[in-house]
Amino acid sequence: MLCNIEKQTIEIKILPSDLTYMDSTSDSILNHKTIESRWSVKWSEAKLFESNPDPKKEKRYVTAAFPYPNSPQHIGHARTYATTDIYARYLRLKGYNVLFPMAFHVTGTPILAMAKRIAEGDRELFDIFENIYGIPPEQTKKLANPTDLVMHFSKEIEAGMKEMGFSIDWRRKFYSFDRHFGKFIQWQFRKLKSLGYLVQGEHPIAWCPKDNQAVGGHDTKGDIDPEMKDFTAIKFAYSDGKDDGYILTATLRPETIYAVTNIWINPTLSHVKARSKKTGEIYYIVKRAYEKMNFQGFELEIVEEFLGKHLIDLGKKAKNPITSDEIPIYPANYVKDDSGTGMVMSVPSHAPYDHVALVDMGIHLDYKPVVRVEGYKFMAKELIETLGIRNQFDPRLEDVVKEVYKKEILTGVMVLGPYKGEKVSTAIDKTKADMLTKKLAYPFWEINNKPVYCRCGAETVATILKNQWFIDYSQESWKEKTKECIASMTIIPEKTRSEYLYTIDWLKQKACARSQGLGTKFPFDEKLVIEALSDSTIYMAYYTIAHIITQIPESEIDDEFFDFVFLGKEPKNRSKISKEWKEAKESFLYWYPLDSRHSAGDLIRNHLPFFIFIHVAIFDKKFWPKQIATNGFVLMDGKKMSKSMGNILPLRKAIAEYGADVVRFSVVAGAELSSDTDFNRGVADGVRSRLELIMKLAKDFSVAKLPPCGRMEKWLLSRLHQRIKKSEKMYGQLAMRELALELFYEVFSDLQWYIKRSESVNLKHFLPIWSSLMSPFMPHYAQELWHLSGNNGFVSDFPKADEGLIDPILESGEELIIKVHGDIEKISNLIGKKPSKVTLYVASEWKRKLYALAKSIPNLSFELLMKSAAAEKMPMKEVQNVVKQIMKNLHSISAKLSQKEELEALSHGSTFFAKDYGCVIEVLTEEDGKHDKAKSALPDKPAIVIE
RNA sequence: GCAGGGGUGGCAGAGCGGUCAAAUGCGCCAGCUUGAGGGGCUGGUAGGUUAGUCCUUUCGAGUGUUCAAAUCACUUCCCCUGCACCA
Repeated sequence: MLCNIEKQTIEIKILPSDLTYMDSTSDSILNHKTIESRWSVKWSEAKLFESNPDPKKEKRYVTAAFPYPNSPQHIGHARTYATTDIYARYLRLKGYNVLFPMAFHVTGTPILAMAKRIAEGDRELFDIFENIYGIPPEQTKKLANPTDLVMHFSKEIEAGMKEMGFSIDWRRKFYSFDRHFGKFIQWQFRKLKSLGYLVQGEHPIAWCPKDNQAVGGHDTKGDIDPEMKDFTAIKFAYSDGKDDGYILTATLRPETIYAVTNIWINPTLSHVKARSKKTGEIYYIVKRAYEKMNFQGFELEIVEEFLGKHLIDLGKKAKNPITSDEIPIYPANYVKDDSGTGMVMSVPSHAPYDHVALVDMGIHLDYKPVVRVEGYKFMAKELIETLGIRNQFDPRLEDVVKEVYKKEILTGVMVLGPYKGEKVSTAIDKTKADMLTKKLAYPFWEINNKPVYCRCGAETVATILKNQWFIDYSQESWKEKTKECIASMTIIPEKTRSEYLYTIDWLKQKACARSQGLGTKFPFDEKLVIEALSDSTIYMAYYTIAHIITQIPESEIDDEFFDFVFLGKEPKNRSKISKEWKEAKESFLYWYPLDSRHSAGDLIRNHLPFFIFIHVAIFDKKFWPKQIATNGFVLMDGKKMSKSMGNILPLRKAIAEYGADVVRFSVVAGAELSSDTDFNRGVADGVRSRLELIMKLAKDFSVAKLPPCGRMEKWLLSRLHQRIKKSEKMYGQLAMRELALELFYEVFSDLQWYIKRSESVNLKHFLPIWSSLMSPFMPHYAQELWHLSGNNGFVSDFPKADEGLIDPILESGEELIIKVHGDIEKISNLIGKKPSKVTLYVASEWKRKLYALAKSIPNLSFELLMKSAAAEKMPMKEVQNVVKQIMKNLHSISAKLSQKEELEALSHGSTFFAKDYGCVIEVLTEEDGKHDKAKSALPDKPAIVIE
C-alpha cells in the first residue's frame, strides 16, 4: 500500500511556473563534482567492486577491450566502457556477483615509435600533445622512455575511468608487458604449437634499409601503412642459346604469359647483368632493381653495367618460357626503373601501354586474347580507340590501365591456356604457382603505395622474411570448432553474426611474432616479440587470477601452473600445488566462462574472431565465451574525431565540464548500440538540464511529508512500473537508445505532466524506484537521489514491477486528458479566442458497444455493422453517422474507457483545464448535453464546445 | 569485384504490413517567462483545408504482391565499412 503511515503532513503548494528555474549556473547545490566524488569515494571504501568468488551467488563476468595507453582517452573510448559498466551495474542490481576487470595493452610498436618521436623532438607530436591533450612540452619531453609513456597515459586513463564511475575491480590491473603475464602468453603459445596451430613460412614485409628493420605503419612518415604488391618475375631466355642469361621481366598479370608478343626495354636506363651467388643464374635487369632484389634474398652481384640500348642493339630474340614463342626485344621509353625489374613482357591484347607502344612503332600484330570480359573483344584496345589515345605519354592511359586491370581481374574469364574457362582471379595464382614450381619465375615484391618513407628518412623497400611464425587460422577443423562456438553465443547486435562467420572463413595465417615492439618474447625464438593481436586473445582468463598470480614469484611460474589452473591438469610433483595455485584455480573455475565481451565494432574482423579461435583451441567447451556485444563510434558534432582535425574531446575534459553521469549517458544514449552516435553540446546540455530539474525536485520535495497517494502520484507510479517491465528486457539486450528514451526522456515528460497536473509535488515513492532504474546509466546522481529520498546504503536492487500499481484505466484517463487539453488549445487557436467556458460531452455507452461490435466482426462492411447495430436496438439515426466514421478508421478506433470512467477522468481534469485556461469547465454526458455538438461525441473523443 | 551494413522530415535517428505526415533528440519559428542573455515553459515546423477535421503529395528510383506498403518481393541507382599482419 502506498499511503498509510505518514501522519504529519506539511502541504507544499507549488505551481508549474515555480519550476522554471533551470539555471545551469546555479549548480552550487547541484555540483556534479561534489556528488560524483562523494559516491565514488564511498564505493571504493566499501570495496563494492572488488569481486571475489562466492559459491552462494550466481556470477556474471564481463570484460571490455583493454585500452592502449599511447594517448589519453577521449569520449569515443568511453562508449565501450560505459556500455560495459551499465551492463555490469545492471547485472549487480539483478543480484549477480559481477566481475568487471581492467588492464592495459602495451604490446607492439606504436608506443615504441611514439617514444622515439618524443626523443627526437618531433614537432607535430609535441603540438598534438599540447593542443589536443593539454600536455605542455616540458612534460612531453619527459615521456621519451616507452615505460614512462605507458605509465603516464595509463594513469591518466585509469583516473578517467575512476572519474566515470566504472565499477572496475582494479586489484586485477596488469600491463601486457608484465613478466607474469608474459609467462601466461608463452604458455598459450606453447599450447598452440603443441596443437599444431603454429606454423612457419615466408612473408613479405616493408623494410628500412637504413635502420635495418621491419617497418609498420607507425614507423613511417605520415603513419602510412606500407602495402605489399606481388609481381611475378618471369625468366625469358635468349632464343639463340648462346647466352645463358635471362631477361627477367616483372608482371602483375602472369596469366597473360600466353599472349606475350615482345619484350620492352628502356634504352636510356642503366641496366646490369647480374649473377646470383646462390644459383649462378644470370639475369638482365635495370640497375635499380638489382638493389631491391638483394633485399628479397636474390644475392646478386653485378657482372656488367650498360644502358638498355645495348641489349636492344644486340638484335636478339627471347623465348617465352611457357609457349616457347620467339619474341623480339623492342625499345620503350615508358618503361620505368622504379617498379619491378625494369623489364617488361609485352601483352598488347591486355596491357594498354603495350598496345599503344606497338601502334606507335607502326607494328601490327595478331592479338591473342587470354581473358574474356563481357562486352569487349579486346578491352584495352577498344577503350584506347574510343578515347582516341594516340601515344604512350597520354595521361589518360593510366586510367585505362586501372580500368582494364580491375575489370579483367575481377570479372574476366580465361580463354587460353590450361586454365581456360576459369576466373582470372584464380588463374593468376595458379599460373604463377606453376611457373614458380618449375623455376620459370620468382616472386617479386614491391611496395604498392610507394614511396613510403621510414621516419629516419630512408625509403622503405620490400623484403621477404624467411621463417616468419604464423598462427594458422586456416585449418578447417579449427574453423569449424570456432563456428560452433559462435553458433552457441549471443551476438549483439545479432545482425553482425554473419560478419563473424565471414571473417572466420577468410582468415588465413596470421603473422604472430615481430622483431621489435613491447610485449612477450616469442618462446621459440627469443629474438622475437609476440605481436599485439596474438597476445590479447585469452587474457580474460588471466584476469581471474591476475591478483593471485602476482603473489607467486615469477621464477616459480611454469606451464604446469597454467595447466593446473586453466586445464585442470595435475602437475607431476603434486607438492607444487600451493595455496595460491588452488586459489587461482578456484577463481578461474568460478568466473569462467566469460559472460559478455564488449568492444568496438571494428574488431569483428580481427580481434574478436581471434578471441574465439584461441578460446576454442585451448579451453574446454564449458569455458567458451557466451556473448559478444559491439558498439559503434562516437562522433563529435557529427564528424569523426581525429588528431588532424583537432576535434578530439578528451574524456577527462568532458567529465570536468559536464560531469561523469552526463557524459556516460550522452555517449551511449544517442544511438542504437551498433551505429555511430553523436556527441554535441546541445545533447549534453539537454541531458544535464533535465537531470538538474529532477535533482531540484528531489531536494525540494522528496521529503515532503504529505501523503503521496493522490491520483497523479498513482499515475506516475503506474507509468513507472510499466517501465520497469520494459526496461528489464532492454537492459538484457543492451538496447541503450531505447533505455534512454524509456527511462530518461519519457520519464522526464511524465514528470513534466505530473508537475503540471498536480496540486503539489511528492516524489517519495517515485524517486527510489527511478533512481534504481537509472543507476546503471547515472550511478552517482542515482545514488544521490536514493540518498535524498531517505534511503541508506547503496542502490542495490533492481525494482520489481508491481502489477497491482499498474492502472490502465488511470493511464488511459490521463491520456484522454492530455488529448482533450491539446484539442481545446487547437480549437481556441483556430477560432482565435481564449475560451471563457468549455463544455465537454462524453459519448454515450451505446457508441462504445458499437465500437466493440465493429472490432469483433470479421470482414466488416457498412451493411454488416448497420445490421448488427439494429439487432442491438441502437438509435439507428445516429448510428449511421458513427458507422460511417468507424468504417473510415476501423484500425485506429479505440474505446478503452467506459462512459463513467471517461466522465471521472475528465471531471478530475476539469480543475486543471480551468486553471490552465482560466475559464469555466463543465463536463456532461452526451445525453445531458443540450448543445448540437454534444451528439458528435465519440468514445475516446469527447465533444468540445468552447464559448 | 566479393562480403557486410545502409538510403526516412533542416540534421541525427526510430519505425519494418494497418493506430504513420511518421517516435525521440537537435535545429528553426511564434507566444509566455526572465533585468538582459542563457535557461525554462507552451505551441508550430510537407502543402492545402477545418471548431479539435479532412484531403493531396511524401520514407533513394521503378515495378509488383495486398482491401491496405516507409514496412513484403523483384529490378535498379547511390552511400558507408572491410578485403589483413595494423593496434
